[in-house]
Amino acid sequence: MAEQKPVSGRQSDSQPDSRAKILAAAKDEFAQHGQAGARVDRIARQAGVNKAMLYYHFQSKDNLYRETVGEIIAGNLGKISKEVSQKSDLDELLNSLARKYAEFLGQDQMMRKMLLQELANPHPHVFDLMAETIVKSGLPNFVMTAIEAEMKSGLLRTVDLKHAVASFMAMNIGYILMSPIVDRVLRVTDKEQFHNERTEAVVDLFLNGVKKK
Amino acid sequence: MAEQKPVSGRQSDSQPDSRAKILAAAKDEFAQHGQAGARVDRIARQAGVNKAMLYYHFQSKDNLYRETVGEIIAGNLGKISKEVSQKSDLDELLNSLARKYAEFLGQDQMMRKMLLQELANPHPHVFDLMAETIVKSGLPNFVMTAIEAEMKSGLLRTVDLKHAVASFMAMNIGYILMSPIVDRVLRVTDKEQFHNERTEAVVDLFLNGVKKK
Amino acid sequence: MAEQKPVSGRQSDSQPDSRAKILAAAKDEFAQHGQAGARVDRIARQAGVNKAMLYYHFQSKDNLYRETVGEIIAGNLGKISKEVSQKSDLDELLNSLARKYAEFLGQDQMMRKMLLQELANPHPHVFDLMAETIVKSGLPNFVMTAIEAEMKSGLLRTVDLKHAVASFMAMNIGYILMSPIVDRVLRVTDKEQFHNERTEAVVDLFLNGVKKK
Amino acid sequence: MAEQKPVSGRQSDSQPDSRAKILAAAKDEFAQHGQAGARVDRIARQAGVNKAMLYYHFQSKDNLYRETVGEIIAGNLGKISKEVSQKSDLDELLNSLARKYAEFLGQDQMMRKMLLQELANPHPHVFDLMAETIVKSGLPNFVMTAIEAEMKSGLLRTVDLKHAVASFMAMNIGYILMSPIVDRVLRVTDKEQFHNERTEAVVDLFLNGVKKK
DNA sequence: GATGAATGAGCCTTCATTCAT
DNA sequence: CATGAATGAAGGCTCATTCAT
Repeated sequence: MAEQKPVSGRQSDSQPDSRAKILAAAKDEFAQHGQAGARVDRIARQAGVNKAMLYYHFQSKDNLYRETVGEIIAGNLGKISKEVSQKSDLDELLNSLARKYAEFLGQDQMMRKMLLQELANPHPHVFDLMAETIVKSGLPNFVMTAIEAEMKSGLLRTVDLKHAVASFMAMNIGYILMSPIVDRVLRVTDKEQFHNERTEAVVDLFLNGVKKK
Repeated sequence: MAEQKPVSGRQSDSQPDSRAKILAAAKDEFAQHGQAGARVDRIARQAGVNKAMLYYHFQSKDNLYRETVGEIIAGNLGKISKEVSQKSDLDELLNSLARKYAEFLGQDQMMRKMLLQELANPHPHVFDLMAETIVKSGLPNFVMTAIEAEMKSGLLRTVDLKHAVASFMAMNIGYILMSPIVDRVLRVTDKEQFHNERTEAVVDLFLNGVKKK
Repeated sequence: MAEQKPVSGRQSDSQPDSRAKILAAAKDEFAQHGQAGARVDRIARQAGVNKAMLYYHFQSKDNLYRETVGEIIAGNLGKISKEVSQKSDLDELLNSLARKYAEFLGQDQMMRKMLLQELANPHPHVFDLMAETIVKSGLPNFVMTAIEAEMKSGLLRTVDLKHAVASFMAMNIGYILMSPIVDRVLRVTDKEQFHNERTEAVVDLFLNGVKKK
Repeated sequence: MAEQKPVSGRQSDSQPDSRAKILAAAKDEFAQHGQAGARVDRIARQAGVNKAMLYYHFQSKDNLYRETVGEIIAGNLGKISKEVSQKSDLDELLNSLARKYAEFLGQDQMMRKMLLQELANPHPHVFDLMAETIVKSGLPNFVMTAIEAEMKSGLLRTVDLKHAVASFMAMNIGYILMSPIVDRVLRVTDKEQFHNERTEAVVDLFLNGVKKK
């Protein structure tokens, strides 16, 4: 009992306060094991706090999950819209967007895993939050508007706007979600390179797909 | 892994169900709750058998999961390749393929959910099985070959074959996986109609994307 | 693992089956500690079964409590009515009844404690059961009828029947419930003797109290 | 027991409440849930103070319980004796006493519940306090003396004094403790009226029971 | 006096798994 | 093949209590 834990004995002020530490640990645990597979003990241990502390700050495992996902989504999704929304050229816009998607989902496996899990077993609350955040970011609308404009000015073929945007999202995000299996099936040897080329390939296919001949 | 199970080669004839009933129940349970969230009790109860029976046929929850996924994949994926592989025209081939994907993943939520779960938390064994099955089906290769042929004959632009196929899969499968959120973000009101139009829209975009002007 | 526990290794047939053993252990535990203070671990250990077994037979601590109380009440209360209901003489009836009450509550501290606890923190379900069982036993009515008869025949004063019966119950049962403190306050030195005299003293006071002068 | 608590002799004046508020909250909580079922958090919250404050004033849950019970008993029991001890007539004395009992236990469910709980699971310390307080109040002795006097003067039959007093207490206090179930079994419809009549009915039965014919 | 944050121990409950029959 | 009963090992959550400020 009372084995000296190396670091802090009731930390004075340094650490980013235990609430944040729990959240960080929860992010890892939930991403790795899913909501059902996650273990409260592991989260607490990895956060370096007592298990009861976790229930002091969050009230249940379920609530911790929701707060964790909320944090992740709000944190990451916000970044995209800002940087993208100032492009005027469609080509540039799509490129910028595709790169952001890759960055957003590729850099941090957590985000990708949580997205997959929510798609598999949606939590209404979490789902609402995700959808709302994306819509608020203005991105889908922004892209649709840009395409529509060029369509009206006669540069593009007449295509269904929603299907077009859905396809663009799927080629980017959908691919990333599926990449482990797609890459394998297609015998992609140098994954890194393939992922780097991807942005360009997608935008190229898409633009040619919608442009007039 | 893959230890030779001594006994039954899918037992002879007496109680033809039991094993099958368990598998069916397991399919539902795993799809709804994921591997970690699934409960052996529920599977047994829903299958109408004793829990011990389940352990008699399958040896552990983990093994039951693997067999369940295997069954699903083998069962569903096999169907696609047969019907598709006899198309000669690229247009026809892609249409046929797109329709199969939709059918394959859309009709039965189970398949979609299991795929998402495996993508989120891959089991090497399951993953191997899926990839192997897809490759064996010959489909990706078949498509790549068909595109390559038309590319050589000068009908299509020069594009990276793997990226093209990846995009096609993503527009179809990736979209389906993400559809709950994509549909919502794009304010798709009549989902059924949208999904029905999808095949055509995808093939249209893709073909225009690769064709020469 | 698998430390040899002295007694039975999955008992064959002897013990009165674990359900009954749990119930017996629960009776002791709940009586000694109350519902809140009772510990499931202790009950299981004292019953010589695994904790999970307890949840297999009963579904929760709360339910175990209810079943335990039900068992006790049904078991004990039933005995009284049978033996009492055949007395014709009022004197004899009251004596017989008083003796049964003492026996019922005195012999088994469990019953007394559970009654006190239910009086302090009633569970609707348990309360219903107790009341119903008592009423069904026919005793209160039986006594009231007997008193009423003698009242009409002019042997007794005119008194309120319900108050009379309430007083009789209180002098018997109420005293037993309160005895630890009453005995102490009254400086009763030989408790056993006092309790033995009690029946007679109560019937004497009661009969004189209702008789005509 | 009764370790000298170093600090406050019921602190001077500054925050006169805090301690009192905790005691009030504790009274409710303990009465409603019993000692084991009571929750320190709830007491603190309902008292509007921090949990640590509670430990500052009282040193443990157990001690808080003891102080709470002590407070209640001392507070309530004291009142009875004063007002009763000046009656000279036995009839008047018993009536006055019966009314006090009803008031003492009936008005405030807390007292009734705590008494029941202590009877079910006695705490030596609390029990001592209760008994001592009652004895000190002089009441039992007072009643015994009054009865004895009338007995000697030939007005009453010769009965055992202790049994007589025990019966009187039981008819009053014992009835109140058991009233929820007694009333129900006897099909008492207007409880309030019944309780109001009770005093008279009890004294009447008792006096007739002890008087000479 | 007063507080928010922290903790160890324990509590009720559940789960995958096994055994005797 | 089939079952009811049994179990060890957690798993999530709570509780009385304490510490730094």
